[in-house]
Amino acid sequence: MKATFRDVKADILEKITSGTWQPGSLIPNELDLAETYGCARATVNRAMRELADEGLIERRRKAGTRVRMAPVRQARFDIPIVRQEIEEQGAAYRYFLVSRAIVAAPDWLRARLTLAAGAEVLHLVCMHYADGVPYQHEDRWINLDALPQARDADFSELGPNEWLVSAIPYSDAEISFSATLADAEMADYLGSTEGAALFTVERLTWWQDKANTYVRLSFRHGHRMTTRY
Amino acid sequence: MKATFRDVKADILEKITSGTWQPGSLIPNELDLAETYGCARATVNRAMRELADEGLIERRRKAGTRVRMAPVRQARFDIPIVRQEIEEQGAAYRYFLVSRAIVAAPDWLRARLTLAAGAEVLHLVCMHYADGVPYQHEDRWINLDALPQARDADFSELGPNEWLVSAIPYSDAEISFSATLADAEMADYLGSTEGAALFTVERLTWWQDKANTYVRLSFRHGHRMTTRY
DNA sequence: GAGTGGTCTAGACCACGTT
DNA sequence: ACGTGGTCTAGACCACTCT
Repeated sequence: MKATFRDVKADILEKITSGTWQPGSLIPNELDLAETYGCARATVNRAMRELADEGLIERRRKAGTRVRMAPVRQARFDIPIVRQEIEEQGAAYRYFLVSRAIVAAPDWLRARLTLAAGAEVLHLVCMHYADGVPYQHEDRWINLDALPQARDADFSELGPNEWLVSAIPYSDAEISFSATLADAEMADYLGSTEGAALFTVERLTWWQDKANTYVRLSFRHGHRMTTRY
Repeated sequence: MKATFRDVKADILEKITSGTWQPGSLIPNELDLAETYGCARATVNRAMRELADEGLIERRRKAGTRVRMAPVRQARFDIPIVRQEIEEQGAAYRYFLVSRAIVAAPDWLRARLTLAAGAEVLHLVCMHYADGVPYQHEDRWINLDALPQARDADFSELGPNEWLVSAIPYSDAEISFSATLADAEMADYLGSTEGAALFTVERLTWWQDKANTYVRLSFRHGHRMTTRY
C-alpha cells in the first residue's frame, strides 16, 4: 500500500500523459499528495523533483506546481569514445594516425581557444575504422600551453581521444553538430565521393578555464545519431 | 560549517577533476563522508546520486562508489518547437503550409509506424521562416488512425508541431540526426543550392504505444545545433 | 503575512551483491 | 553473512514569492 517515489512519479506521469491533468493546470501541493498516496512528503518531493528535472512540470515556491504548457522536452546523448562506439556495434576497431605536426596556431584557432599570438599547437589527423571500413575522420588541435605533455606523446598507437581521457579525464565541453560537404581529400579518407553530405561534430574542451583542445569529427556518409526521450 | 548537498557535490567533483581521486579509485562510503563533511548521510547520498546520474561516478551496493574509468559524458539538448527557437533568436517567425493531402501510407512509412496495409495518413509539407529567410522545411506524416481529429484540422495558420503539442502534449519519441544532400526541390524551398549539405532531424513519436507521427526536418544550409556539458 | 517548495536531520529498514 | 547503497519517515527550518 505504501507508495514509493517511483509509484508516485509513475502515477503523476500517467495523469499528465492521459490528460487528466491538463497543461497549465495546478497540481495539488506536496502535503496533499503525500496524504493521497499515503507516504511522506519527502517521497512526493523526490518524484516531483525528477519530473521537474525532466521538464514535464514547473515548480515555484508559493505558486505551486503546474503541468508545463509547452513541455520542454530534452534528449540526452552519450558522448562516446569512438573505440567504444565501434566495439559496441560488434565491429573491429582500427586506428590510424595520418599526420602529426607542431605548428603555430592559425588565427581562427587562436580565436576559438583564446590563445596568445604565436602559441604552438599540436595538429593531429587520424582515421577510425570499423571492420576495415572508414568510420570517422578526426582533425584535432591540442593546446601545448595547456597540455605540454602532449609534445612527447606520439599517438601512433593510441588515439588522441583516449590519450586525452587519461590525461584530463573530466573537463567542460561545448559540442555542436552540423552537416558539411566532403571535399576531395575528405571523400578519399572516408571512402566516399566528393560532395557527399557528412555528419560533423565539433567539440571544444576546457579544463580549469583553459581551452585545451578543439576537434572536428567527420563521420562516414549516412551516419546517424539516434536517441529516445 | 554544515555542508549542503551542493557543497558536498562540488567538493567531490573538485576532487575528481583535480585528480585527487583518480579514475577507478574507490570513494569513501556515505557514512564516512557524512562524518567528514559534518552532515547527514542523506545529504551525501543526494550529492553522490546526482554525480552518478551525470555519469562521473559508478555506484554499486556493497562494492562501493568508484570514479568512472571512462567517464560516460552526456550532453542534453532541448527539443524546441521551431517557433520558439526562432523567436528566442529575436527573429520574426513565419509559417507557410505548402501542401496537405490524405493518402494511403507508403510502404516505408507503414514499416516505420507499424501501420496496417491501406492505412490512411495525413501528409503535410510546411516551411518555417526566420525574418523572412527560409529556416526549416518540415515533411510530416500523421497517423489518422491514432489521431483522427487531424482530419479536420487545416494547418493553414497553425503549424502541425504546435497543433500536435496541444493534441498530445506528452509522448515518447525517437529522434535522430544526420546529414543529407539538398535535391533541386529542397534547395528551392530553403533558398539553397542543389547539393548543399543539410542538417536533418527525424522524429518518430508514440502515444500509448501507438505511433502517431513521423517528421523529417531539414534545416537551412549551415545550421548548427550546439550545447555544453 | 502566509503558503509553497527546498533542504536537512536522525533514524530505520531493505535490496543487492560480494565474500 | 555482512557491508554498501537505496529508500522511506516524521519532523523541522528556511527561502522564495505571491497577495
